[in-house]
Amino acid sequence: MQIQPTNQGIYRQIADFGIEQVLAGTWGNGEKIPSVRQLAAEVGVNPNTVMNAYDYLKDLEIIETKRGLGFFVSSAGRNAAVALRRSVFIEEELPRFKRTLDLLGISLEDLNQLLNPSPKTDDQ
Amino acid sequence: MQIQPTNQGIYRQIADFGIEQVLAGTWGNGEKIPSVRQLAAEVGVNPNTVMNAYDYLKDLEIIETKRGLGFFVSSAGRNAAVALRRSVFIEEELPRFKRTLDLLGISLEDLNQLLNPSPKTDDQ
Amino acid sequence: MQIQPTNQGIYRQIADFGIEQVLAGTWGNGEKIPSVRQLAAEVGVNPNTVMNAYDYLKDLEIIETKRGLGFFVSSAGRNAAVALRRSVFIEEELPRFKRTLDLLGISLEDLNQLLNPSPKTDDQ
Amino acid sequence: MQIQPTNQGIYRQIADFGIEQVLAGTWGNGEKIPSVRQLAAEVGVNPNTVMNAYDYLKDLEIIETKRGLGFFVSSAGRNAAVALRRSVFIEEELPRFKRTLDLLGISLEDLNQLLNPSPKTDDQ
DNA sequence: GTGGTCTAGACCACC
DNA sequence: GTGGTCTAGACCACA
Repeated sequence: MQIQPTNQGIYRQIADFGIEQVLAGTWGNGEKIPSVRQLAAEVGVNPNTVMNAYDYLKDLEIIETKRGLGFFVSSAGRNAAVALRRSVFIEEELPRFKRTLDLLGISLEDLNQLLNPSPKTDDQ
Repeated sequence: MQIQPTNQGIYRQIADFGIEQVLAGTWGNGEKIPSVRQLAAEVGVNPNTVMNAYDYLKDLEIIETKRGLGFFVSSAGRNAAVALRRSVFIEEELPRFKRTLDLLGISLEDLNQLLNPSPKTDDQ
Repeated sequence: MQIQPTNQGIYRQIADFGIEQVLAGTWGNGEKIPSVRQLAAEVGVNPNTVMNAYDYLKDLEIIETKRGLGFFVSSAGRNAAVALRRSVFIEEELPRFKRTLDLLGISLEDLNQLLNPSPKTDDQ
Repeated sequence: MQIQPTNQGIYRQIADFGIEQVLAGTWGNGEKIPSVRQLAAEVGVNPNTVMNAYDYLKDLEIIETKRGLGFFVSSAGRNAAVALRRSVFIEEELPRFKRTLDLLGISLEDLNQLLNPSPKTDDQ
């Protein structure tokens, strides 16, 4: 087995946080996102770390920079974020999820029932 | 947002590893599991830490101890492990999973299709 | 016969001491108990050992922990302690006690008289 | 609180064992008891330790020595043992026992019922 | 301050 | 060998 001492880099956690905001629409397409210094202060980390995270998101074409103005969600930012997240979801999370279902003996029928928000439970 | 510096203790990770083994059947009911010192050496960790993990699993009645002989999966060890794992799955993982589905715009129908091995999908 | 070199662990003696305090009401339900370091210093023992004892009492649901604040007797702590103590009393101490009565030729009548404060014995 | 590192001397444990034998009649009045070397071998202890224990019992006039023959329970050995044990019982054990009854909320009626060997339980 | 965890190294009891 | 316990000292997270 493998021990995880620090999980993953803090900049990666911040980047994931950014992706979450874009997916949830908190950071809308084309909108300005918090400045490096501002987010660094909120999270309580070094501005360089946030810069690192923003660079990462820029490479993914989720956000873009406008010199002198700051960082903005790119015009197709949400699409990019969804595509990225989706591939991670399907290639990594879903297989693990499926394996868990098997180990716990939860069938697809069970799962659908668990995911349905009580289709006719508190009817009358 | 919250930064996670080190996450959970090593002993907890080892305990989770043990639960995985029991769930997967690698450590079968009633079977002997690696000795404290042996697993500690493999993982590269202090024996006390493994002892801590095994203590934890003993409290959960997943494993039991026989002085001078070693630790063994208890007779109903797998049941206990499934029950435990199931509750965290339903209470923690499933809600997060559901939220991800929403963010990515994956419907229950999509999900069922993704989870099915290939039940006549791309046939003609 | 069997020789007992050291008997039970120190942590166990400390735990028993804790149970005594709860039974006697010195540590009341919901009240804070001595910190790990403090009790360790008083007893002249390593803090880890007291931690071990408190862990043990936590498993028995006699005490509980509030991070950063300390350990507290749980709301039903005394009940748990009484239940625990009672079972060892009945299953272990009482049979030994009974055997002693037999060996010494003390009848139940004698015993009742010995246990009664003085219900009119040497009156008159 | 007080930590007990070794409980009490081994010789004391052996002496108590001897008293038990006399009380139970395993070592009858006037009978020869195991030789120092023999008991030492059985218990797995240094002969000096057993000698120490026998000396102690001789002081209590429970056993006596006959040069060249060995140790014997004295003619009134059992009486002496009962008297000794009784005083310990009444002065030390009984008060502690009574205190336990109080702490656990066990009344004299409860106790008598617990001590009675099912007076009419499996009647017919 | 509090608990919580980890390490390094030691000694004991059981088999 | 095995588990079980203890010490000394360290660092972290929470409040």
